[in-house]
Amino acid sequence: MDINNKTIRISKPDIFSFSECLHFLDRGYDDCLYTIDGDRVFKPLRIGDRQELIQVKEVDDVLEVTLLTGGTAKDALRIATDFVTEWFDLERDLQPFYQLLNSDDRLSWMTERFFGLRLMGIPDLFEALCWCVIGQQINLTFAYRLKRKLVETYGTFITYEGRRYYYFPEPELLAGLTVKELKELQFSRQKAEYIIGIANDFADNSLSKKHLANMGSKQMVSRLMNIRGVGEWTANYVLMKSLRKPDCITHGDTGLQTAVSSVLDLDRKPKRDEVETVFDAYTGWESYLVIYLWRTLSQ
DNA sequence: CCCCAGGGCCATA
DNA sequence: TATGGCCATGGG
Repeated sequence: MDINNKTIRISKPDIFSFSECLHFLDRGYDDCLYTIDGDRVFKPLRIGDRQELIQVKEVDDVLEVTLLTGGTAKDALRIATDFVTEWFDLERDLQPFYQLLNSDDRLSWMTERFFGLRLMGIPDLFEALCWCVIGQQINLTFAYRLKRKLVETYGTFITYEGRRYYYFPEPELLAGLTVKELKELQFSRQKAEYIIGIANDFADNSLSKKHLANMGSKQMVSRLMNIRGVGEWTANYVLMKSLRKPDCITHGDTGLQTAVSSVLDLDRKPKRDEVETVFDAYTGWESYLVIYLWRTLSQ
């Protein structure tokens, strides 16, 4: 329902908590691609060829999406709303997942403690892949710092009320960088090569989200793992966060292993098949279980 | 000083 | 197919 030409209100799904979603976005790291201010979040968004800034906040029992900038395009507000719907995964009915959790002795506590947490996505596939490469093997504090350097050096921004809001750099720009330039931002040589390679794939249109979305699951995984710098962990992370596939397990993930170790009450890193036993009953909801297990790491 | 962080590539056997 | 070194940096 359109309440004016700048703001639209969208209804929330049954199992939804805005504050749980914001907690994920603001769990102690300093993400440079959105800004949390109390009970609202600002997100810069490209709409058509324009750079806009949107705001999302909870008002009574609805979510309010506001286009803070120009937004002259007729369908700008609809595009912004579609983005928020995808970002917060609003169209998924979590009831079946909660039923599985509730019948799981080890994990049923999550449905109250983390009630309404949604799989916060990274709709931009290029950004998602770059973020994976950046985050590989290093601690998240350093990973967010690396991302910020990349974004603030090569990204564009919009200024609103005296503050800058950055957009992730365009692949065409990153494709032209040298390894040396990225190493100056403290990227390792491998990370620099991977980022530039992925940027080239997008710049010459040999890879796109639309292209990938038309494939079957196995084909998606093999196409992704064909990219230098993309292994099993990254492929699954990207399919979960960008393509919204429900059945992904980020094998090899140290955070997931820490969480599973705690669930199984082990004093060591779980083996692959031990991780899988936790997921056995969650066919079709593996991605959400990963999200909820990660959530246990940031109390 | 050590080890390891929300991995993946490459050389070697 | 399996294993080990390597990468960059910072926090414990």
